[in-house]
Amino acid sequence: MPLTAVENARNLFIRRWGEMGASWGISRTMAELHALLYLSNEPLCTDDVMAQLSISRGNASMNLRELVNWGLIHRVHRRGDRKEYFEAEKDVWQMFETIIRERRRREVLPIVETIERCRSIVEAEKKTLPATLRRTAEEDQKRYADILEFCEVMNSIFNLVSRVGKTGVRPLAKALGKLAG
Amino acid sequence: MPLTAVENARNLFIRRWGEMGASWGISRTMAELHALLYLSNEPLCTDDVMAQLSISRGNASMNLRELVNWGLIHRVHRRGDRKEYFEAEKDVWQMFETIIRERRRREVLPIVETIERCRSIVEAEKKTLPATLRRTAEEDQKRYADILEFCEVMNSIFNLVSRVGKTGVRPLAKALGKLAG
DNA sequence: TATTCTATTCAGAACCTTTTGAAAGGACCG
DNA sequence: CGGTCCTTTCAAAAGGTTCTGAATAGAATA
Repeated sequence: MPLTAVENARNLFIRRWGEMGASWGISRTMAELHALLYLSNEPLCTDDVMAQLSISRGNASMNLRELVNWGLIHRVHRRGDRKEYFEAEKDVWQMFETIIRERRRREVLPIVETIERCRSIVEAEKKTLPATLRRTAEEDQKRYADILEFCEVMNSIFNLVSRVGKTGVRPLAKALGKLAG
Repeated sequence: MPLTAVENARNLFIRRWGEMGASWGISRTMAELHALLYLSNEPLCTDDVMAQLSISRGNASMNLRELVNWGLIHRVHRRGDRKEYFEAEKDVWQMFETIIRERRRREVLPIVETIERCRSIVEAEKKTLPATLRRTAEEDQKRYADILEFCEVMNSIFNLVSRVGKTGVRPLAKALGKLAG
């Protein structure tokens, strides 16, 4: 049975979403699964996704769990059916907020902590250093501080964007436009 | 010879930066190289980075080239020295702009193109479809449109932020504080 | 031109991630 | 209970990515 155009388009999207995920450090399959569920009008069960993506049960199970951990999909139960179904968050802005929040927690916080530690390590030694080396120490501290400041500003931008949410993004963009002159 | 605290801090930072890069889809070594050059006060040559990161010549060469392609470091030549030296962009906002611009070109544009294609594939078939299937087609189109809209808004936010960023971070942060109330 | 110094390339090795499938676990049902 | 249905786990295999180092190329010097 030939695929309909709608199905063809879905497959196209799923594959590209998978590729994009891969280049952003998310496993291809996990991203494809997410795309599949994002497009699907009703919740799908493990067997559905196994069939649609041609992957094994174990693979499906693990990646579905991981997506649940990320908060991008959730489990759905149906009366009189033992199977578990999965449904994706469909609001793109909510999706974005979830992704950023998770990545911040997993990947940004560790580097921020490390940089703060680096600063204080250098700070501690600085006093004991002769003038030439002290100069280097201060330059390093400046570099660390620059990244920390960047992180803080990005953080407020993200908080602001997520607070105003999907309804308010356009007004926000306008406000920023005014600031930018 | 024992490492100074400044050197210890550098190594700490370099390793973490590498890990972070890895989880964002950039090879660990490339990110470490970038961190090393970001911290370094003067340009380094291939042998310097080989020694400091304990990597092979080929590895150093390839990753340095890749960083040059990204626009995150540039080649520096010295009179009377055949070696090539490399120097990193030190302005964090400039760095950010470069990274986003490149990722947009490499990873966002392809998915945007694909989604536009998906939309028109569905659009073309929609007319020939009976009412029930047409409903599905329209829902799919909505999903595609939502992502495209998101990309457009993010795009303008990025443009504005990077415009403001160049002239100075502090005014932006202050303004955001006011907006956030 | 031959020599020296440096940069690049790339096949194979090493390493890391992802996937499979079978076994174990757990929940519900009769 | 024992059987059925579904999920999870995990060791081994497959598949991918990154790294090495020796060969190659190129460019400046003598």
